[in-house]
Amino acid sequence: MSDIRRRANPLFLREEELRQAIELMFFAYRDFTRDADQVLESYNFGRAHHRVIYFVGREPGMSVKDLLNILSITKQSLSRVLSQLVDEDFIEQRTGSTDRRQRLLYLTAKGQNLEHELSKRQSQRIAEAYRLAGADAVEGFRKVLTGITDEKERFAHINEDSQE
Amino acid sequence: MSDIRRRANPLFLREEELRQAIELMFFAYRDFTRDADQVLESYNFGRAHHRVIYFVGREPGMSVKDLLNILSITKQSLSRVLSQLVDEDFIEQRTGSTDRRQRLLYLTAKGQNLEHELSKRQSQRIAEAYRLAGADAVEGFRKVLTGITDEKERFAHINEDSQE
DNA sequence: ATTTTATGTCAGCACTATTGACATATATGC
DNA sequence: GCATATATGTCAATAGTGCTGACATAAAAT
Repeated sequence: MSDIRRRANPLFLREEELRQAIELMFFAYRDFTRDADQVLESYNFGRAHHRVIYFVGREPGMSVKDLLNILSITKQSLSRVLSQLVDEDFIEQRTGSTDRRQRLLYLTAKGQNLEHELSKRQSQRIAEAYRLAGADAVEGFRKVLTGITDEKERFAHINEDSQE
Repeated sequence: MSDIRRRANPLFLREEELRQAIELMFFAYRDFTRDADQVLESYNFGRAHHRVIYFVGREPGMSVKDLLNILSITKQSLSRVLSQLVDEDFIEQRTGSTDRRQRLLYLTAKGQNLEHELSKRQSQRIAEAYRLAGADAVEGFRKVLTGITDEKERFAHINEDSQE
């Protein structure tokens, strides 16, 4: 029955298609984050901790300011999470050498272990999805997700390489 | 420099590729939900309200149980959100005819308006990303996101029809 | 010397989610 | 009909993440 409607009415198809995309985003993201959530639980951490661990791991020596920009949250929101991670020795802060106001962030060995543990499951999930979908699909996935992302954000995770 | 590493070391490519995917998921989802968040703010609602509005709109007459299953949250979590939506006349509850224990959920006219308002922006964002990426890319996007989603969930938004 | 920036901290509030406990109405199995 | 299971609701306590506002300090920049 929906097939008939679809053939007869391209607007219906379009609506269904977009609706499906919205749901895919919801379910995929939820399941994707669930992997890491389970690991985090055992450390009494949440997603915010994960994001800090992740981004500091990707770019060791980033300043608090950089981190706030990339996370799009306020310093007060970051404060608790970062303090916990520093107190519990997952992250180390070093005073900046050129600008001594800065606290540059680094993962400790403990922090790196956690980073790997968290990434492992998510990477496996993605790798499996990539493998099943094939190379062309992967390219499409990237194109569409990039298109969904605001332009400003698109730089955040591409820039560093291009400076080398 | 990273290009050389990539060519020389397939493992590096793979890691970078997966890392990029993880970040794409993070940024795309964040920007994607930001659209609706802005609308919700003016109603003093949060994302939980959005999800309820969305799923009830997709399947009018669903039971509270169905909704809990699809959202994967507890009834206590849903309680406040649903009560607010009912109190403020966005959602109507009707006693089930076959099972009078059930409270079947429907959007009121007001609820439908909000649903459209919320979906509009997200749909536009997706439609634009689809348009830019092209049909093949869209197919790849769907394949990969479906692969990322847990199998169980893949049924959740397909199943109900098959019971009728 | 003054202003701006990077960072931190305290306090209070909101939203979403959890678990546990208990209650009510209704359906179902025996 | 009675016992049990199910669908729903509610109260209470707790956790995680985010916000704004206010205030403070050190260091850089002008």
